[in-house]
Amino acid sequence: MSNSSAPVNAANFIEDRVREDLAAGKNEGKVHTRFPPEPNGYLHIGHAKSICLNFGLAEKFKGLCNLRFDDTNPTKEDVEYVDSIQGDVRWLGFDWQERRFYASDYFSRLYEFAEQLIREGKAYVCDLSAQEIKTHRGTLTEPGTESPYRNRTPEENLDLFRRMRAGEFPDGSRVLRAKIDMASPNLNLRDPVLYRISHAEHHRTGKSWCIYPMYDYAHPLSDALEGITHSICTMEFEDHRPLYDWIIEAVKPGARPEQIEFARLNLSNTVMSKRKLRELVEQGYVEGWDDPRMPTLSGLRRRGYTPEAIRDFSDRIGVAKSNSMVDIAMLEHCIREDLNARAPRVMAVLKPLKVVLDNYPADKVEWLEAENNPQNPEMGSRQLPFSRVLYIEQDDFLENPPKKFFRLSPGQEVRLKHAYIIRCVAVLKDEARGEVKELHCTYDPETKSGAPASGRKVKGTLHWVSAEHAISAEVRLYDHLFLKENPDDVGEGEDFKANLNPNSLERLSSCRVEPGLAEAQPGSHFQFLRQGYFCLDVKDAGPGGLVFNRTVPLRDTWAKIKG
RNA sequence: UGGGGUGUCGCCAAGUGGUAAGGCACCAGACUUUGACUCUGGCACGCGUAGGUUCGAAUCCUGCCACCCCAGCCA
Repeated sequence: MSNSSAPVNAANFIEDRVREDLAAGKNEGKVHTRFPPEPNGYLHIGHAKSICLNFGLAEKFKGLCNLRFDDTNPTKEDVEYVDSIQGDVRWLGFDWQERRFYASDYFSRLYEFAEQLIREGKAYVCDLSAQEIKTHRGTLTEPGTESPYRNRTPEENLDLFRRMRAGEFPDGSRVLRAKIDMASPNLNLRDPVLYRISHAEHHRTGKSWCIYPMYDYAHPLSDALEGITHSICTMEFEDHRPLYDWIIEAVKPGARPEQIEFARLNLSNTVMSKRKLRELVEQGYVEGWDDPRMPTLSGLRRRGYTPEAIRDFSDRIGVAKSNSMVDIAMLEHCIREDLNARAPRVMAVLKPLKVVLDNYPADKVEWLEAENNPQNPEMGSRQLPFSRVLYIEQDDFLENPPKKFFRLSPGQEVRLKHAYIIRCVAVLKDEARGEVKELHCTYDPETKSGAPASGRKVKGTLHWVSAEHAISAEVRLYDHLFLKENPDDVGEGEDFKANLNPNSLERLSSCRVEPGLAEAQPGSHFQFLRQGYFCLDVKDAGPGGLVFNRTVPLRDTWAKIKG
C-alpha cells in the first residue's frame, strides 16, 4: 500500500469557509460540490487539482460531489470529451455515483426562468449586433450606454424571445440580456448576454434548441437546481460573482449556492491552457493528447503516473488565491515516493556494453535470488540467470575514471547486484572510433551474494543482464516538455513553442532487460535498478516487443557531482 | 486613469495581535550489494515597501509599489 494516502492535507481557506458555514447552520448542515468541466478538451493536472478539491471536500464533510458537464456551447463540445473526462475522473479515484449531470439537462428549466425574468422586467431582447453591443459596453474607465431596445415591454420581449426559440431569427441577430447597470464599474454587470441564437446541433439535445444559455446564466442556476452549496471555481471568475449572485437573487430558484474562487495550478516546465495543448497536438509537436510528455491526465497515466501520486500532489500544493507556479520537482517527488514503495525492482540495461568473465565456465548458468523490493519484503523475490557473458551499462565503465568514480574501470572491482564481485582485466576497443567494444573481467567465486565471504566491501554496485537470457526492449526516456520554468518567457516575436525541449524524448531501441519482463502487463510499473521508474506502454507494447516509458528518473547524486 | 484580486525562504504554503509550521528544492553528514530509499543536521533577527497604533504587529490603520484578471453573442 502506498504511504501517500496517509498524510491528510492541511486545511485551506475553502475548508475553513465550509466549516464556518456548517457552524452557522447553513444549508441544513449539508456540503454539496460539483466538478463542472466543459466537454471541449482533455483533462489535465490542473483539473486534477479542482477534482481533488471538490470531491475531497465532499468526502471530508460527508457530503456529495456531482459531475456536471457544462455543455452550453454546442459549437465547441463533443461526446469524445465527455467519455475521456469520465474515464479520467474515475481513474483518479472519484465516484459521482448516479449524479452525472449536464447543463443541457436544464435547458427547459433555464428557458422557463428566462421567461420569468422577462415578465418581471429583468431581461430584454436586444437587436444590437455583436459589434454594437461591444461599443455600447463602454471601456474599463468609461461607462457603457444603454441599448435602444432596453425598454421594450415585457410583452414584446416575451414574444421576441419565444420567436428566437422558435427559430425565426438567424444566428447573431438578437440576444436576451439581463437588465442590470450599463454604468457598473464591473463590466460583467453591464447588461450581460443571457442567451444567444445558434442554429447548431448539440451533442445531446440535437436540434431541439437554437438558443443556448451563456455560462453566467446557466452556471448559478445549474448549481441551484442541483442543490450545490459551495460552487468552487478559479480566480478569473471572481468578478463574475456579483453576476452569479444577481442571477440567483433575480430568479430565486430556491437555493443559494455560494461561489468561492481559488488559484488555478501552474506547473513549471509545461503549459496548461487547452489552446496551447491543442496546438502541440495539432501541429505534431507531440504524438497526441495522451503523449507521455503531456500534462494531461491521459498523458501522465501513460507516462506511468499513478492516481495516488497525483492526489498526493494535489494535497501537498495546497489551495490559495495567489498566482503561483509549482515546481514540477514536487510532482516528481510524489511519483517517486509512491513508486518506491510499490514498484518491483528489475534489471534493465539501456545502453549495453558486453562483459566477458574470463574465469567463468562457458556453459554454466546460475540462477541467483533477487529481492523484488527492498522497501517491501512481502513482494518476495525472483531468480535471475547469471552466465559468462553479460551486459552492463556503458555509463558504468570509464577507461580513465575521475576521482570518486565508484564504477568499473581497468583493474578495479565492482559488485554486480545480487551476484559476484568482478574485476576488469582487459578493455577491447575499436581503435578507429575510440569506442570501448567489450570488457574482459574475472569474477571472485567467494563473493556470491549471500555467501559467507560476500561481505567484502567495494565502492560500487552495478546492474547487469545475462547476454544469453536477456530480452530486447525499446525504452523511451522522457524529459520536461519545455526548457524554461515558464514556457511563456520568450523573446520578441517568439511564442511558447520556442522553449520546447528538443530532447524531451529519447528512444533507445537496443535495450536488454531481464527475461521475466516478458510477462509484464501493459501499464505495470517497475523500477529499473539505479535508473528510474518505468511503465510498460499500453499502446505500443505488443506481442512483438516491449516498450517502456520512463516515468521519472531516480535522483542522481552522481550526475550532480560530475556536473 | 475604472473594478476585482494577490504579495510570508529558490518553489508551494501555514499563520487571523504574543514574538515566523510543514512540504519540495538545496547543502552537510550517517547508512547502503540501487551514488536510490531511509535517517540526522543546516536552510526567513524576517513576512512587497514606508510610516502609524500597541507593552508587543506578518497579523490592526494609512500611504505607496509590484504582479494577475476583466471591455466573447467562450467557459
